[in-house]
Amino acid sequence: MKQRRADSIAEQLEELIFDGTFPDGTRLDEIRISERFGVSRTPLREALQRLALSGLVELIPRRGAFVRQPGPIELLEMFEAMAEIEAVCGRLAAMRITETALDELQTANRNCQAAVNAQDRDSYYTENERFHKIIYQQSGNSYLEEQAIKLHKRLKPFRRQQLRARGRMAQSMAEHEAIVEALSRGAADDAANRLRSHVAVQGEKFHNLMTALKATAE
Amino acid sequence: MKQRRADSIAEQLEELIFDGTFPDGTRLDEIRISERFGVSRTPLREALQRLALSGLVELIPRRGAFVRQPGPIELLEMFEAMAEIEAVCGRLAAMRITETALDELQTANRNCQAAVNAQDRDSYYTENERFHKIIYQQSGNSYLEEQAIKLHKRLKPFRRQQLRARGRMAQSMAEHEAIVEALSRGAADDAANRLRSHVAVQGEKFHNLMTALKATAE
DNA sequence: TGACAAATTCTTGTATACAAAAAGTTGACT
DNA sequence: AGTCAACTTTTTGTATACAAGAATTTGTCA
Repeated sequence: MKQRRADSIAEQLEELIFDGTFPDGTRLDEIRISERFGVSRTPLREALQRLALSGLVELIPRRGAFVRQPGPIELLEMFEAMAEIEAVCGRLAAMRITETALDELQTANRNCQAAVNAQDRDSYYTENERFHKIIYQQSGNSYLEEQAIKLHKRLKPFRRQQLRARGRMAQSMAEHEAIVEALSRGAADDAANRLRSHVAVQGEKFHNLMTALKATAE
Repeated sequence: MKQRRADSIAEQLEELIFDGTFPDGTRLDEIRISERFGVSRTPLREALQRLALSGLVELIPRRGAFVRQPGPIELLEMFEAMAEIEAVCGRLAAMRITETALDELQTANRNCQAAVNAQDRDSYYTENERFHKIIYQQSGNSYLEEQAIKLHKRLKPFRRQQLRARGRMAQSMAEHEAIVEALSRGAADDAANRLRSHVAVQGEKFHNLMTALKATAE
């Protein structure tokens, strides 16, 4: 948006938080970080403000900036919200989707299937993202689309590890097919329900993971 | 969040934008505004960043900050998104709402009715807001709640003028009653549908207003 | 020895100074 | 006279300097 400096710093910091360099609760010392990036405190503070608005860091007055990773409850809530927002996008898309977009969805699905056959997880992930983003876009509502993309991005690091569940990729593919079918029929509620449960599975998987971890910890 | 200075400036600027002191497209000169608030450019810039993130101003690199009011299309999209998000909140709330919250909804409704009888528009508005916020909260999903509140706030200045439609307040009241009834029955889809159309009406009223304005302009 | 208080130090928040880029203006050349 | 270019001015982006508040440390007293 504004200058490329604060923006690129925000991106880099985001990356450093995602990859675990700055774990949850870390205090982000303005001086140390600004030195690390070779800039002064001013643009760094602007970057921190942005991260604060997107929820990645918490700014406590007169205390500083702290890395704020969502806890398990918050994550479940975000997964649930994602499922509901996708359902809404699907509902609207069913009424508005274009023929070309339907074709694109099928292309993405074919590429997904190819990735499944090739056991190519990265490629699967990319094509899967494309699939969902087309649906956001075809909701015909750019506000919703923006919200969906934002949340999708925020959940990215937590979703990635879940694709490892055995047989999940193949099942996911089948769900994609059904979703496209519902969209092409213009079946709003059907598309919404299918998308909701398709995405909600991720939250449930995560829930299972959490409880499993909790059980082993006792 | 951070210091009270930049925060209060952001709030005041928001107010100035809402009340039309700074119309759409106005360039917000950093020096003039900072002088107006009696602060330096630094905290003002932080305030502008926040407003940019919430979508009220657009920050163009090396050009400055410009007031960015949503156009008609964008507004319709936001109203639609609001309707859908409310529907989602209602769906979840139907499964999770507490008895005390149901009581609070009915209290808010009674106060609303009293405001209708007294022709007290301000009071109606306040109680109506309370009604909806209870539902957001009872979705049991604080992420969704936050998004709903944010959008609700953003649409506030555009919704206010619509309550003048004849008979709208009374009709709205009846819809509220039906919504509470659905929630108390735990009828998820019914609550969702009722909430969606209850809110969507606002968007439609706005749409009518727009087309009417357009027609007179020709 | 432990606890409380004062002082020092460190860090954040704000102001100002400086640099770079864009916009506006003036002048020269065709 | 019109257009293009260089220069001036204005404005944003960044750095640094300064002020105020929080945290820590040290010293004193019980």
